[in-house]
Amino acid sequence: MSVVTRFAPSPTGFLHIGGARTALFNWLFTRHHGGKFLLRIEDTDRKRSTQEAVDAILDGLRWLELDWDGDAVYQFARQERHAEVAHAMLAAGHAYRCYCSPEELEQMREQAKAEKRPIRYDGTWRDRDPSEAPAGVDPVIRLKAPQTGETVIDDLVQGRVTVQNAELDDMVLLRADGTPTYMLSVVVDDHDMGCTHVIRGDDHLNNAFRQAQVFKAMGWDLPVFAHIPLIHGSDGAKLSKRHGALGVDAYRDMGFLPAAVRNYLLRLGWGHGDDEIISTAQAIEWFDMDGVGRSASRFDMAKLTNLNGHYLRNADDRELVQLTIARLSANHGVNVGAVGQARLLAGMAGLKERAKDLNELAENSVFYVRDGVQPLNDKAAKLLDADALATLAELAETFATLEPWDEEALDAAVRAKAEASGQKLGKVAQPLRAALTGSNASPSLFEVMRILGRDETMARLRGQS
RNA sequence: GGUCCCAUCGUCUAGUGGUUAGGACAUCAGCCUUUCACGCUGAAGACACGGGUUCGAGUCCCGUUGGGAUCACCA
Repeated sequence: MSVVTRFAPSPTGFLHIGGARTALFNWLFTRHHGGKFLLRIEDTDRKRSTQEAVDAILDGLRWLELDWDGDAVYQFARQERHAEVAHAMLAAGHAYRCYCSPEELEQMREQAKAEKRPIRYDGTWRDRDPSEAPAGVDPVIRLKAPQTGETVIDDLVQGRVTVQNAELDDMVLLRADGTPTYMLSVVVDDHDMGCTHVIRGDDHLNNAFRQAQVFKAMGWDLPVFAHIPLIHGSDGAKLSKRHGALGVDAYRDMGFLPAAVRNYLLRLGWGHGDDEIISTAQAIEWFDMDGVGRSASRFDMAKLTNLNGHYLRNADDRELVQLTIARLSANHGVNVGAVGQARLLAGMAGLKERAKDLNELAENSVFYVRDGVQPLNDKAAKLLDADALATLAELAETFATLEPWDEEALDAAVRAKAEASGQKLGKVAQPLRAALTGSNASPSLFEVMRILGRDETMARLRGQS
């Protein structure tokens, strides 16, 4: 039997980091087993579902490079089929009509709470004769769930989990207005889509029991469940918008690389020995549910950042140049011409090992693409005192006729200058760096000068004095 | 509150009855160095607690504590 999985987000907001990990695990599991990874948009809540959210989720998945098979299924479009199943269950005696009003239900819950009894539907209409139905009330259709015995889920992550059927009440399958509830829709869709494995967040574990009852009532095969632990914020509380749950687009904006995010999310709750840096190809080969832990984990921005630095340093220079150009334009309003692009490519090796994310990379790259005298940051301005300026003027003299214009010669010239004036190399090099880059920190000075070229170097030096 | 789940360094984890309890991030110290990074070396740092079972328990069982999830005509 070939594996079929699905990722089923509800489009009520962005694709958050927990959802992204669920998608990743589904995708990895499926690619590992050579199956199909389907996407289903659970948009049955018409009030909260938005097209923007659908777009955000799709964009997020694409950015993470998690491709799904076939077209996305929109759950709302399938409500007639869902209703059809509810009626089939009604006809088969696995469901019944309930005429309780929302007020009655509310009262029932209040009372249960007051008496400290479990809060659940009491089955008022379960065996009541339909002729007793109050006039003018649209009934809901409830599942006629077994009241004795137990329901067992053999979960790939959680193990064998058992719940007494007496703990479960008769949930609503079809609302009074004839629309299906989530519990019904999920089961029908998972069945119709042929899902063999349902991999989703831990928060659905309790739902699995009731869903299993619907599968059973319909005589359908139960998919294999795998409920993965949730991701918590750094404070241990559930990741919510207040606790820094961000959409994947936020991570993109912060300058993270999708490969780094994938690697981070993979290691959050899944392990393969001591391996930390795991390529996607390697992950597909290794990934399976038995490596998934059972406890919730905390989101750690520092580790993501470290991983991102690693992927940045190992990324292709040409790709980074393109990404940097985009950020330079977006963040700094700088348009990069042919000369700037050539300098970025030449300097990328030195640039990328000094950045943790793409925003930092762009910021550290500005001096390569902005011609002429560079604006100075505070520390750079301090470096350029009168003495330093005098030294720089002398250095400019030397540079004017230096041959060849390469790192070795540049290095020798600057060292000679420092030695001649009895100064430490840093005393000469730092002002030089400040004048050329506008900053007190940059890639290797000689590399910078080589890439900038003699004319630009001279222009920047002379512009300071 | 009922039900279900979880529990190894600050964080992510390795560990499947016998280990000096390993790695990674973060932290600290040092080396490298023209700066900043990278890199390298080293340090500190954990089996929540209490009972069992066993020759022997981080590993198995029970309890306690702590954390989490869920209890809708939301998904």
